[in-house]
Amino acid sequence: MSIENQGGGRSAPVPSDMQQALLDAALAILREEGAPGLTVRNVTARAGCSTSAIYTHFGGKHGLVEAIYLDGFESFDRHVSASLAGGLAGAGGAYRAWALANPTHYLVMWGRAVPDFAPSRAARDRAFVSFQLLVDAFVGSGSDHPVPAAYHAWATMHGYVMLELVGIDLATIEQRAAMYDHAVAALAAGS
Amino acid sequence: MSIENQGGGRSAPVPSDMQQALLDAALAILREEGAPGLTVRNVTARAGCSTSAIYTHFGGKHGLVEAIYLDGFESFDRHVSASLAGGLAGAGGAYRAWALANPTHYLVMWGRAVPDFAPSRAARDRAFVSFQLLVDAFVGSGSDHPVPAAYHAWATMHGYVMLELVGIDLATIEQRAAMYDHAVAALAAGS
DNA sequence: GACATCACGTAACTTAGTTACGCTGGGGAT
DNA sequence: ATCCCCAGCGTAACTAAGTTACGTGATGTC
Repeated sequence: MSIENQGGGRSAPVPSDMQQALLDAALAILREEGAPGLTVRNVTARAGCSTSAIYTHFGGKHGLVEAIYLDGFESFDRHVSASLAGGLAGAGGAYRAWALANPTHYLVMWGRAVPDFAPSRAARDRAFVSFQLLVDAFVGSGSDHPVPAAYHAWATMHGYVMLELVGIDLATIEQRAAMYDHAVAALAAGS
Repeated sequence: MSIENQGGGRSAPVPSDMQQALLDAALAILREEGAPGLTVRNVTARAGCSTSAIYTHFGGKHGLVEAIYLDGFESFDRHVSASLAGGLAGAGGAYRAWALANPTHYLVMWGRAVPDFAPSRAARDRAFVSFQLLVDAFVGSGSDHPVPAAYHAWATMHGYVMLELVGIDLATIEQRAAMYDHAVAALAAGS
């Protein structure tokens, strides 16, 4: 899945240290400065290399953002899956919690927060894996129509979270949490 | 509400022709080329003037995008209000229809589609006007708790529409339309 | 041991947002 | 009527940022 091989042995498709360092730097910048800080020069300076490293390892800024995009789904899945023990309501809570803890990351994945970036077909397909997790959860809960139920649940949670993240302050954070939990409970009960 | 006065009489706070021409050019570019085409040089070239006009009339690209943002809510409100005669389901249908007809405009308003742009406090407050329309509609339909109901409805519709606009193809367009209509019907019935 | 390949740095190119500055033309004040 | 002010506009330059060209050194292969 890595874009380029290690400098040394050509047999191991292992992400190089440099590649990982760049991704880590990019994620840190995303957390600390937000999407506007995510420039090629900024990332490479933080990783302690020149700008060309972005091109050797990711093919350009676009590739780096795509790696961020994919990494987001990995992290997201881990957190939500870990909360599936708490049933659908637990997963729903984990969904919003991850988004609020990683607002910029979430917006990169869903909101076109990086200029001119749109995920490739392959990257968008990665979202399908996360969707499948949700479908499985509905299957496990005995839903009659798990796919539409999962789609509805995702759309609803996504809508709530996006309204919060873009800062449309139609309610206080306590009210938003309560309304979200109420909506998730309804989804879990099978609205 | 205009940023600058007309060139002549200093008493009339009327948007100048130039200002309107710039906004029209920007909206046309957004429709035809999408957000990446929305550059200062591109807009001013289309309007037939120099780049400095953006700064005299809007204070910069940020101000232009904010005007686009506000214009979006005006257009949106007109379309949705006109469909309120068809009840909540009619308004819900109009919501998705507007978004699909103006995908880039919708993403500018909700998805951070323009680099570094985030609406000002005043601009975000404009969204509250649109929200109030939805609250009024729920009041008219005899809802017990119109504000949470309106918030839930908005979040749900927004979530469905955003999933469609970012191109997560978890379903065909017919399936998406059917699921959306089903969800809106449930909202109208008072889920 | 010579060659090919890859990672990386340096530096330049291009695009795009912004600013400095000068010109111009229409009102209002004198 | 004349002068002054100033807002709108164009030209051109500045700066930031994505990208590319090119050279170099290390590493693994034949």
